[in-house]
Amino acid sequence: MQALHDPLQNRLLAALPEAEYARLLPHLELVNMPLGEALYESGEQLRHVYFPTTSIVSLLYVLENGASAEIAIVGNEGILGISLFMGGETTPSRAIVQSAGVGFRLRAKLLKDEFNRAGPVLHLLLRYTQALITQMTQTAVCNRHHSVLQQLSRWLLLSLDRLSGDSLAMTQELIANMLGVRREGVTEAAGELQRAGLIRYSRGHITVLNRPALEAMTCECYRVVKLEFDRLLESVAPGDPKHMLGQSQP
Amino acid sequence: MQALHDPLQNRLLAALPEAEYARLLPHLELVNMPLGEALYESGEQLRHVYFPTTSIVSLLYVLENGASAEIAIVGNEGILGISLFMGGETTPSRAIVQSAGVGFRLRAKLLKDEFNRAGPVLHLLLRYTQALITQMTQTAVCNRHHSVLQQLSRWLLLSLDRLSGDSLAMTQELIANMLGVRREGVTEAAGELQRAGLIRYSRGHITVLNRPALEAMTCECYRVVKLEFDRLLESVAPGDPKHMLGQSQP
DNA sequence: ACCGCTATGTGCGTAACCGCACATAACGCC
DNA sequence: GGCGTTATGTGCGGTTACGCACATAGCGGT
Repeated sequence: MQALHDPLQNRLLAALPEAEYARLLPHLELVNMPLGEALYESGEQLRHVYFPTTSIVSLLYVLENGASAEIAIVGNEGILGISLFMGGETTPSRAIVQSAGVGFRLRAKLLKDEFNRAGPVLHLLLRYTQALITQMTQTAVCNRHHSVLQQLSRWLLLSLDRLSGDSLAMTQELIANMLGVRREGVTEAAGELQRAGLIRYSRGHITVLNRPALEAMTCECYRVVKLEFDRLLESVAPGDPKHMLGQSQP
Repeated sequence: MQALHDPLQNRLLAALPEAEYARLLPHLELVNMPLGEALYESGEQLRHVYFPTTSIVSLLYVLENGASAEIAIVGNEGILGISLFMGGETTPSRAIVQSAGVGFRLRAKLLKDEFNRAGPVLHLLLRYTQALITQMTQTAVCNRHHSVLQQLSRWLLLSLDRLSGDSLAMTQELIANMLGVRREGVTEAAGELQRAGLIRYSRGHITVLNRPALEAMTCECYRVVKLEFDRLLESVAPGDPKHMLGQSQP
């Protein structure tokens, strides 16, 4: 049953006008995205852009001493490889699959051609990029001012938004790598959330039990990012009829 | 002597091809940028974009509790107001003048029109935006992993690069606000740099005495950002003759 | 020359996080 | 159904930065 994997599960693709989507569809290639795979490495020339559907991917910066920090999370709302159309071709960060799943990819040249038509695709991609910038910005702020507990909460909510579910397969060790903190710090914070009845976890599986309460105790960083993604991508090309009602989750 | 203030002191404007520069020049308005002025506030609709020449401006995010963190620094290498052409019109951050000086501004509509020609201006602005993204990224990483001393060094170097000088008028209190740390933390770090003979400061004036040594002890974050700005903006529109050799500092 | 303001220096005690070491517990495999 | 591996729990000392309180010092105005 191939319909299980539909490019329209990616909200960016779903937001395209029909003509553009029809042009791209034949070139969208379903790809498996296993845990830990690097979609691109620091400074590496990109051959494809990726539209995750059931996976999430982290933009990660790895320091010379091996420490790492997540810059942003990309899932079914976005695209990987913005430096292609931004003109830089490469970035200093890497893109690592954090939650295994699938996605669709498109050859670099095809995306650039579409971008250079200076039509709806260009505007959609730039709006997405601005939303991504907000996420990076808020990551910087959160890194500076908020506790591990708050950062974990933010991270959980952002990740689940990008998977369209309420549960996540991810070890605390991996989360610690993303947040750039100690694994023990994540254990402690996650324990606190669990004792408060907000989440439940065991050996690499996390489920949010009480999402409203979790959102309420999370720092503003989550809300700022969410609002900005909604604002910039919900009403893509206003008045421009989309070929499908992209927003599957209300 | 008006030639003291030339739009070409802004490296982004200087990188424009002659035709584009000639179109914009009549509309570039010299503006004074006093310390503390907000070029735009969070969520505010922009009426102009700004090209600093002798000033530097911080993109700042202010939390609900009043704490703040700098996201990026913009000076004579850049432009303020990227959300205009990215399509979002507003951003959650503010732009605050950190070092008084002048710059040139352009009405929003004129910039958008130029951008929508989908020519060299679009590509230049997008490349600049990617460089800015790298700066934001590295800010997030530096916030996570590096000491106040390292962050201060990075900040000093980035700021001076954007002023084309070796000295800066800025109190430690202001710097602390930018970095999102305590004022006393900056005092301590600055004292250490001074004792090491790398800088000299007194009541709001900082001078770098030994730049190579300062660079050598600064974390990689500075170098990554600098390299990326050089890479993305040095060779703007390759093969496209500029009307002037923009890079005044070799 | 004095006074007042702003900038910088310094010394606490406290909180958050780190690095390390090691204990426990769940799962997968043969 | 035992065993190794991987995931999670926990305790400890050390470091960094915080918040606060206050001391000093430069600079401008009258």
